[in-house]
Amino acid sequence: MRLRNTETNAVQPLEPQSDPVRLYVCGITPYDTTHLGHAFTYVVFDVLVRVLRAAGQPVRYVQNVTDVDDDIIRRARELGTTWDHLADKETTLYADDMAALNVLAPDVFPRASQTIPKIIALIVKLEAQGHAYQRDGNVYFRVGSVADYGRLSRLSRTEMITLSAQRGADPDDPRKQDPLDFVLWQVSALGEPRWESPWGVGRPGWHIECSAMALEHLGPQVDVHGGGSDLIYPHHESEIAQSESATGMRPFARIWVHVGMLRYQGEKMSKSLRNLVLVRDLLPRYDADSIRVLLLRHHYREPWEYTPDQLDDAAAWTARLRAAASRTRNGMGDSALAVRAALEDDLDTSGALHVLEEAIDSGDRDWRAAAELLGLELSDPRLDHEEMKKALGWRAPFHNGGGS
RNA sequence: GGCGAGUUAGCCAAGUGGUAAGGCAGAGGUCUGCAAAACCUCCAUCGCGGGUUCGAAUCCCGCACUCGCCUCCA
Repeated sequence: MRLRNTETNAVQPLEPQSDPVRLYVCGITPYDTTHLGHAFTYVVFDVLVRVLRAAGQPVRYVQNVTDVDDDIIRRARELGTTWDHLADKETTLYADDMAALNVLAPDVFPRASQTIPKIIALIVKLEAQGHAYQRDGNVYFRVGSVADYGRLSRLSRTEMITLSAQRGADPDDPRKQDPLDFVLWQVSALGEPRWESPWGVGRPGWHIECSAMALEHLGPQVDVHGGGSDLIYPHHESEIAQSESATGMRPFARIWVHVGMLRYQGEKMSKSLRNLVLVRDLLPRYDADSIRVLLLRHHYREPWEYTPDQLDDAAAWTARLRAAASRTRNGMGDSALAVRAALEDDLDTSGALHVLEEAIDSGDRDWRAAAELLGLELSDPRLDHEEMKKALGWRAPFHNGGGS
């Protein structure tokens, strides 16, 4: 497997190893999911996991849920509910949507709210090392304490400061020593989630939870760290600073994989713009295979624009593939090997689909295993939804009081 | 302003040095009582200008335009 590393901008080999590949993917902030952009990101990593495992490479896949967050608090207030109820509900919906898209569950699916002790311990450590400082119950990461903050996004420190000042970001916060310093821990306002800490009652900042969960579940270094390209700065930049400072080991991630943004109606599909196409609105009309084909027709690094007719197009193509699938045999024929080769070349999914298309045309029948690499079912017998979820490993982990 | 991605037929889209996959739409045809379906055929010289090369959509330089990120967002 070869993958493009955002940090080095080079295609880098992910060599086979006896230990599991440590994969960490930034998950959702559960207050408004799952739109097609989310699906794109997680289907891409699903294919990565499938290809690695099919090659006999064990994988330990961690995907977090950032369920303590300003947006959740705000949205819960708007809806007249509590942050934890909203997060639970949305996380379950997300897991349902992923299962419906035939996305394998991660091995560990940790929530920020259940990682608070680890987060606090990490901040304590950073503070003791001089990488963080406390002011009035808030704790900030001292960006000046690391030499190369900005190396992932390739923004120079000067540029970041200039930008930060231009946007009037936080130079007003007199507690910060540097405008770029970011929050590790903050005082909770009334009605916000709160935990006891050495700095008083508060809640974690945005970036620290990912460092804490990655370190807890995968150790001081990960092989592949993924997420949407909108997370490069500041989120992943800050994760690097926190994690490498705490462990003294670098690089924190050997390969950074970032998935391109999906546009809709001319703009980035995003929760704040409300131009969302939700997976659960598509599923009554399109099967999972068709939706996956739509997504996988695009290379993961490419930003692209969704239009409904593309989905119809993908559905028509998928129908042809399904018709041909009934005549396939299980096995790794030339076509299946070509699909695998395409996927191992920086996840060239559109190339892989092209191989399948040629297989159909030429009458090749030995490509069934290749469809599985892409997570395409291509069969009619649909499992009952709950069975499907169980089979894929999504077990509705967030229901304390029973229910689905 | 910085960084990054992109520009291939009406639309979507593949294609990293040897004279442009595929799909949708469209046109014509086979079949059919008519229609549908199915199948067959037709339909582009690759944003613009230079350069390298025997040869470039593919490499290099410049330009134009589109889009994304820049502490809300996969």
